[in-house]
Amino acid sequence: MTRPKDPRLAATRNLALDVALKILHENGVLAVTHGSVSTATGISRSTLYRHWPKLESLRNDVFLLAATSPNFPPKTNGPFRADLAWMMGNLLIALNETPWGQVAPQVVALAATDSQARAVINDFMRDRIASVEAVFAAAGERGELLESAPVGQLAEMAIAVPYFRKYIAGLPLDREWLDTHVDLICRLATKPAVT
Amino acid sequence: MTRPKDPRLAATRNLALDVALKILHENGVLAVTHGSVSTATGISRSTLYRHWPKLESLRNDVFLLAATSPNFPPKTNGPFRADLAWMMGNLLIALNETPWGQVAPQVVALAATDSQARAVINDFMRDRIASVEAVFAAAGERGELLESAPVGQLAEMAIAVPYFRKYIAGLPLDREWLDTHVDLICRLATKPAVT
DNA sequence: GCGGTGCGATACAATTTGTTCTAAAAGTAT
DNA sequence: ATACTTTTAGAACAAATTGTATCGCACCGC
Repeated sequence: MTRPKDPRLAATRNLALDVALKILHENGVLAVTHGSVSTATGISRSTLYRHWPKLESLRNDVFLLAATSPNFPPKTNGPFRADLAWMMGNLLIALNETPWGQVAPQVVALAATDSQARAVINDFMRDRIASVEAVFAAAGERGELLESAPVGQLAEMAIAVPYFRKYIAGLPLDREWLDTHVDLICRLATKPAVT
Repeated sequence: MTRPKDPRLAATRNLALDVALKILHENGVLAVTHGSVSTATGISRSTLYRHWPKLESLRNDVFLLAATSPNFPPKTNGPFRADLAWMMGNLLIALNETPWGQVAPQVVALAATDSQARAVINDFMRDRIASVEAVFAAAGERGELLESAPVGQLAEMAIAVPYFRKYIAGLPLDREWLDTHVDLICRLATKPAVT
């Protein structure tokens, strides 16, 4: 019943993954190997092979670590524009400044051929979209949104465009652009002010 | 002065890249190696090393080949919804059925570290967005759109969401979904029908 | 202290990646 | 057709990567 829990296991595992994440960030997926992690950490290569018998499993765990970057909880106390701006601001930070932001293209590329990586990303993105949808839902219950607003599609759009701009189109992703983006989403979802 | 231009050079290069593209498509980036291309084409491994001394250069050329997929010209003769649906349908085909669609994540990942690849994608995407913007512009001149419609942002959205769904979120990208997507973009851009 | 377990080190095999050399084949120029 | 140049095929070889197996040692929980 009681787990023995040798602290060395967790220690080497955490150290290895930490350094592996740094390697991934600095030198790309291909640089993440038992050998490189061994020399960078001082952990013996054979020990690393014991923890991750296959290279794929090592990289997968590194991706998981990268993907578990700060997942900001939704802010839903209103008003809608403030909540949405807060969420999207956090997304911008996540893409521009966290390990996940740096590593996302590599993980996405891996997901094209690796079903495990694909599953990790799918879960991750589903959570992100759900967070934004929660913002819409809360605003809807407060009566701030148009009845007809397709909140599911709008939430997806809100997230899709930043990802697209940064990784695919290579367009800038700064505060200034974000403001206009949030404005547009707001205008599409909320009741126009009575004049 | 006159370039000798031995036809064998182009022949082996084209054959190798053609087959390499197929390998990339069927087995992923990692399967594209001098060895695999050699056995698949019958070209000697040493010859392939002569053309591409580094593995990276071989893969890069395959990516560039994949990126030069058919670029559909915009349809702008109206009505707006038909034009937009036609454009987006072509995008869906491009993503689901062409080499580019299969390989895009790999090229995007490469673009994170390779400035040449980055430039290729930037140009490619700029053209795509411009094509959709042309559809909006033509409809605008026919008076089909709202004056206030932010056509630049909407065109970007129209393209961003399919890319996001397919490559990042891992969501389906079928005709049924596309219809609702086109509907939404239309509703945001066009004058509501007078009731 | 004791048994069990993780760790480090080494040795080894198989595959991958890249280089080098030579002879043969194909192309170009005269 | 002949002479010259360039490309190709093939093999041998080196180096790095990937993975396995074994050993003694150090550490952990009890």
